Amino acid sequence: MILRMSTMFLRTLRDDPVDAEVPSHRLLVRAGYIRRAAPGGYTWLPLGLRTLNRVETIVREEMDAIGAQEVHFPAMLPREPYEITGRWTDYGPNLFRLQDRRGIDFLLGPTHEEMFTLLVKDLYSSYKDLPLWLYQIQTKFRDEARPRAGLLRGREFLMKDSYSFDIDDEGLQRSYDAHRGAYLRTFDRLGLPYAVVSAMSGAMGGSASEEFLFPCDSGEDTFVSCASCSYSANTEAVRVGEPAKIDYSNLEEAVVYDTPATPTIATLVDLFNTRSDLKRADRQWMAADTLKNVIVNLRYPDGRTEPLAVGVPGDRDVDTKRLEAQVSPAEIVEFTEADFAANKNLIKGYIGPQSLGLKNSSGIKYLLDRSIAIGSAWITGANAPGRHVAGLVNGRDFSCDGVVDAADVRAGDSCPKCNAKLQIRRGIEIGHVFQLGRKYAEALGLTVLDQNGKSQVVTMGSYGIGVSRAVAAIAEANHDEIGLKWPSAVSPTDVHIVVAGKPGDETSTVGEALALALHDQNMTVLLDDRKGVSPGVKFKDAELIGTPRIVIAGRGVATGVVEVRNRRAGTSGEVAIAEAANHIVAMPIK
RNA sequence: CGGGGAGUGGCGCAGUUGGUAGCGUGCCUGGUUUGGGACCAGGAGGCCGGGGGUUCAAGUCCCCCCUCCCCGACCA
Repeated sequence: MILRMSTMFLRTLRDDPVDAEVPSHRLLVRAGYIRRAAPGGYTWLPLGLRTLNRVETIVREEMDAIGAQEVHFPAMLPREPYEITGRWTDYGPNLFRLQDRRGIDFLLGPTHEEMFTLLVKDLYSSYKDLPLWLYQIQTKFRDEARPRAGLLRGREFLMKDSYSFDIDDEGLQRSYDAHRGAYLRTFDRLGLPYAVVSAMSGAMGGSASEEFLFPCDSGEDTFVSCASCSYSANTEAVRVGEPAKIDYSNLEEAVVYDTPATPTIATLVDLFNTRSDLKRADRQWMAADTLKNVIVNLRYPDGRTEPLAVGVPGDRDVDTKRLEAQVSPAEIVEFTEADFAANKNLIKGYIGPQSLGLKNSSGIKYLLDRSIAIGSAWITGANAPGRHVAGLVNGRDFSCDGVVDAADVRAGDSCPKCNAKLQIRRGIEIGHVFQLGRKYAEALGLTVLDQNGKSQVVTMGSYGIGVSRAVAAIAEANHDEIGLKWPSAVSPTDVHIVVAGKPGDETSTVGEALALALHDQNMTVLLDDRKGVSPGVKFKDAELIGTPRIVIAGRGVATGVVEVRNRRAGTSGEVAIAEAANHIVAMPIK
């Protein structure tokens, strides 16, 4: 295949598009790979589509290699199956809904668990047919609140989703492991660095779940990893151990103090460290000695809201995502001034646990962060303006309606596995594997007969790779200031030949001949045969487009050589024209 | 969902107290150039994001909406 720049549908941009911030977005637009067509939707131009197809092919090959079978569903789906599993409402505003001419509801598929489940139910009914692994590569639709960063978060995107069907938990584990292995191989071939982290299954339901994150500052997910053991997890999935109970039999009674003008933790700690009747003999008071009680609203998919109180150590904030993962499908929304005004029991800045809880005066459900030990003593609000209480003991003076992992996770926190210090990084989710279990099969009635002729609910796994997002992630991982530098496996073409001589001179002949020779050796060639375009422009474009091998037929032709560059390594050298094709084919490219 | 910024030829931008919509780049024609985004001359290309309003007159002033970018989503 020889692609000629003289006729190709391509226009590179000299300037950065102003609305593109992250490098992948900026460069993919500038180099002529994609164009924005709609909010959160992009058109793939010839160069971009070639890279997308190569990524897709690698994903497909690895899925086929483990024995998964490809199918293809419509993107426009009926309401009923999603109604049965509850996701018609659970997905909330993120779901694109539409109606046909008769007013019948449809949706644009955000993911296809229901449809795969029903398809298998339709055709299979025996344990002998399992395990079964099906997948598709398809456009997905999610009405994101805030599409951003080009391909990284769109409302329409290409995804590979696969589903496993097994008769028992051991089978599910095998299916899960097979997919996990395929994902490792896929991302290795794509040239994408990744971290595999424990994740929350969230709205999907189910148990074991891991995410493949591409570590990157512009990523939207935050994850921890342990320096000394293998533990790594999305921060929202970090589960700390239950702290040991503390013996409080020798502790003093709690005392209420007047603490005027201390509506924040900082002012409160300050006051306790300056007033002689409050000072500690052994050390300064710290924010971690206080218990801060945060009120949020839970909003359920049906629109109903209710307040929730969460107690966390005063030096920590409530991590909304982490909390949300545990109250799903409810969302966390702000508890506003108006809400405070409507709840006279809550004295903002001085809320204490004695009034919180379903059985107490506020009637608000009260959850304590898991780190707060039974028997630990706290400085906290006394439910009166300008008053706090000290020495208030969990389990003696107050109780809660349950524990939750709500406090933010920080670098330096202890690893739940080995107690070493945790590091924090950000990443882009490029893959996700889940053990769904029987939630969907049960809801939709997918059963098969076992060896004993008894009906068994099938257990499922679900596995996704963001194909279009992977293109952006690869661009994030492989670029410099002047352009892209694709790994060989996903570059739009294998080699880019620049004809850099005067029109009609020998450079053109040499470039053409070399293109043919490389084509004969099964390489795809991008040939810059544009007339009347100066060499400088062609060099800039070649570097921007970023194929790993760049060949220049220019002034060296007069002495029988071409210049061969390795865009990834940044190296270049001269090669005799006669040897050029073989040399280029044999070039080691990472 | 909240806050901030911004929408003017493909891309990047200017547009003063309201008075014929401009520059660079890209594109077309001709000529000169040809190893790091060349030069000269001549051209084409605009619902000034959309809709209302004020005015003799609106890119400019007022209101509503849409879109894009960034930040936030909690202070007890």
